[in-house]
Amino acid sequence: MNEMVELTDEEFGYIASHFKVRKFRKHAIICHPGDLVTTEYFVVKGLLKTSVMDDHGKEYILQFAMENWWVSDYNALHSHEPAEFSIACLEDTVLLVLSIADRQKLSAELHKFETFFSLKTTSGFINLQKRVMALLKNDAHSRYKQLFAQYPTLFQRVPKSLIAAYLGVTRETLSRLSL
Amino acid sequence: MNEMVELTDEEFGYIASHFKVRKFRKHAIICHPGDLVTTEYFVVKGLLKTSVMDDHGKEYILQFAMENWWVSDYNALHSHEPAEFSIACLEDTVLLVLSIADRQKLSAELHKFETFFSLKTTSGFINLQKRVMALLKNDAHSRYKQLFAQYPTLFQRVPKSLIAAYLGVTRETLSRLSL
DNA sequence: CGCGCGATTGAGTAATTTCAAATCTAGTGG
DNA sequence: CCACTAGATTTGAAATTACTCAATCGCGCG
Repeated sequence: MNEMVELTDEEFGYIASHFKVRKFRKHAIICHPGDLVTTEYFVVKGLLKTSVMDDHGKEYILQFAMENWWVSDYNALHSHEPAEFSIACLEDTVLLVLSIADRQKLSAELHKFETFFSLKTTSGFINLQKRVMALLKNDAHSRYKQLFAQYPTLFQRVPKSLIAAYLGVTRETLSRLSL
Repeated sequence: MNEMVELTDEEFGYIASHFKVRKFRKHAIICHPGDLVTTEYFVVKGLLKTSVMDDHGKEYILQFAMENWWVSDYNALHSHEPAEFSIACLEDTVLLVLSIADRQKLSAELHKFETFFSLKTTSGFINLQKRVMALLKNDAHSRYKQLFAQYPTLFQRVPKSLIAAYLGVTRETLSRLSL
């Protein structure tokens, strides 16, 4: 946060007091489809996936969340609809938990806090635009290369079948791409 | 804006004074790839597309912008990189123009203004998440039905070939879908 | 009347999926 | 340390889907 909005130690401490630390084991599921969602998470350590399964049990991954990323079912969080996504830990994970109520409280109290979240959402928005364009323009092969170029470490941490579920191809197709 | 953050007349007038009205004819292009982008636009009347062309002249549409929508090349606007997208008017169009400098000024001055933009970006973010999931999970046919259900009027205003460029299929394939 | 744009149709081709089987690998218990 | 197993990856072959390229159709407008 400090990189983006320059907080005093006091402000930082006050903000930090609204976060709770929670630890999860690999395979833990922190959000099930249908859940009421009231919090979002900052990833201190570990790796998560946000995904859904279709009727045939095929999985589609909306997002991986590595260290310093934020994760939640944002539609459920903001619209108060039940969660669509499942969020699962792919490794042992340490999260900071922020409730939507505290987020709104801090946004109202601290202008810089709201600015920070606004910047974070904007950058997420822009990244999703890029993902949409990649899905429209690029074939599986170049989407793979693009993802690898951007997050090389991801490929050492998750099975290829999950990469495929993120890129929108089957694991067999991914396996056949000449990398 | 009033629906989301409740402004006084005075606040509204002050905010409005930072917008300029501009009119464009059908086929006008308000942003070319490579342009420096310093403004975003609110659509009062008309319809625009945000798109790119690949090396073979095939077009891909990131976004349609109808009345009450906002449009810009947001990556270019926020990162100060040259524009990737072209933004063109599909009808005679009336826009309100807001510069990024004025947006930042108003955000700093008026908390409610920043909150409004934050909400707007969040809802754009969530809509893009839905679009990504639709591209991953659904075939062209159900993406078509979904788009039609959400924006039926769009189909009376733009040629089907542009709908195809938005959905990520060729116009021939779209034409063959049993609607 | 004919032009031009958009939409449709047809045929062949390329890419991806499905289903099945084989192979590889890491972690576990003996 | 080794054998075993479950999960992950690769490979094969057939079927499906969407694409490309080309031709045709339909219609509004000058």
